Amino acid sequence: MMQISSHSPSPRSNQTHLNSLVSLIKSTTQTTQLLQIHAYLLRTSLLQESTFSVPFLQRISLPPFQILNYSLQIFSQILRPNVTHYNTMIRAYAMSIHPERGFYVYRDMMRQGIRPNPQSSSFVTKSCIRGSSLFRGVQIHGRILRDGHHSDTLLLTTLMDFYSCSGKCDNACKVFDEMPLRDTVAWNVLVSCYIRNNRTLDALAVFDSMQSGEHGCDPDDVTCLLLLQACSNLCAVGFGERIHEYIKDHGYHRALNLCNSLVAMYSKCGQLDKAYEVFQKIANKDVVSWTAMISGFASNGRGREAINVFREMERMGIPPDEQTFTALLSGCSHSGLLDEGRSIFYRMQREFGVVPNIHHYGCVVDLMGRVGLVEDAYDLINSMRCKPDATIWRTLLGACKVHGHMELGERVIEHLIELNAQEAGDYILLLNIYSSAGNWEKVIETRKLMKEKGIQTTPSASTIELKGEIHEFRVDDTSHPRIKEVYEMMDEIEKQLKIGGYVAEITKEKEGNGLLSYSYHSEKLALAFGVVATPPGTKLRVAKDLRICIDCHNFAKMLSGVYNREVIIRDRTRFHHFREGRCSCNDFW
DNA sequence: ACGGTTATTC
Repeated sequence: MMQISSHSPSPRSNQTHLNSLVSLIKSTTQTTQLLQIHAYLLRTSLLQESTFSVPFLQRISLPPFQILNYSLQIFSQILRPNVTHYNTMIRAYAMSIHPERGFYVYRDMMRQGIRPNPQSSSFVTKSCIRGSSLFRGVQIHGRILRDGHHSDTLLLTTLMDFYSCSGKCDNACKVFDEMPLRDTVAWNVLVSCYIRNNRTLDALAVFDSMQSGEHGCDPDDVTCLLLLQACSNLCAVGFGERIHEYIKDHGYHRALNLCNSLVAMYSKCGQLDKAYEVFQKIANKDVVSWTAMISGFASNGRGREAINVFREMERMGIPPDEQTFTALLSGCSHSGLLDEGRSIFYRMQREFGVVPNIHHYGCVVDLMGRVGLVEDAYDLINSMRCKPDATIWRTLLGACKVHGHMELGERVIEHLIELNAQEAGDYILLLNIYSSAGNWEKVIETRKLMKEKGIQTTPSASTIELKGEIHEFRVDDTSHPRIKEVYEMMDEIEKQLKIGGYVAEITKEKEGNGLLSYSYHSEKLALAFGVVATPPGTKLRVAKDLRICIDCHNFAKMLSGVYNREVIIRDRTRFHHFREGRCSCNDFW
């Protein structure tokens, strides 16, 4: 180690000494050495010179040190902090658990008469993102324009991300449109913005538009990662395969994160064989790879195989993490593996020292509820260390509906009311519990309550991918260009299915508004469109954002037999593979 | 200096 306290005789060697001091600051990994350097800088007044104070402040504010209190102390010892000192502090706060303090430093900087540079604005914008302060972010946007920083690509990209994270997708797009120069990162932020704000179709469209002659920007590994997420959301395997090809063509296929994402994408599109193929080819599988594969089997209703993959993972000596157990437990719940689920829940805590979190409890509650142990599930929720969220109550409410536990259902909805999180779906579930118990008074009462609370239902959507193009349908939809054919085909299909013994159930839940009227659910429309638009025998793949109802489930089952079509419907959480009039799922219906 | 892998649910 260099002697920091030595005094050099000649100015020349003194200069050498100072240079090596700077490189020592930049390279040391020991906190004790930093403390020594600090003492030296103070003693020799070198701390007042930005040559030393800037790297020093940066070093302790950024990883691996990130000692925030210490940074603040150094910062206050600098008599005339310059813009870089301020930037370092803003950045440090932006990344800390007190992101809003970044804004205070920024404001203080301006009060001291120091003009922010694009980096200052970028860091403070980041602090607004982390602290989710919409108002301040908008203020900073105005400030950026006044400072004339409206053509800084980096800054504008951060600003886009701010609007994206604040749910202001249109504003983000506006910033993007007005950017004079767009690099790949800017395009990626646009994609991420579309995904974050549920404009998944637009996200996919970016892949082509960025590569077009007009823009000529090549997607990179991050673009692929984002687009694979979009494909998963839409169940768009065709598009996913395109991305897969692109990944191979550009030599990204050795990147672990991309491979993991591919496994997840194929799994979420119901293509388990493809997922497994990619998975097996991964040379150095990490926790994420294993978890993605387990989760793939789990969500496709193949709980036993999920457990087998976990056993293999154990043999390979890869330590599972909490997400691995979430995937495993959800596998058990989807496949109704009560004993296995309990045993994993126990081993997770005892053997792997994982403290159960809300996800784990959610799975176990779902598992117990599914097999009818609703009171046990209720007790489990009450015994939790963490605060029950609306989701977990909703899970139990769903189980109450299935098993017809009206009294417990009422207790559960009380908890939802307490959390102030009641949504349309919850009341519709409760309505169903009452109506199946024949308690019409309660039905009317609940309807009234919903009206008073102004609870609105949003129609759900189904998508189907044909030749790489995504078609979206909503309940009783009339917007699709070929909707007339679709409805004609619906009538035709229903006629055919009636011959096969299909009886339409009166629709009284989920989509629509809980009214006892018969309407075409979005998945039925998507299926009918699939039958219209593809040659006989083509596999139909539909993605739906809510859970499929029993009627549509029967419909798909019959359709797969009568029309001899393989049908895959992915609902909110899982897959239903229909073939020859049967479904692979062993759920309630 | 800006973007990013795996998880419970209606």
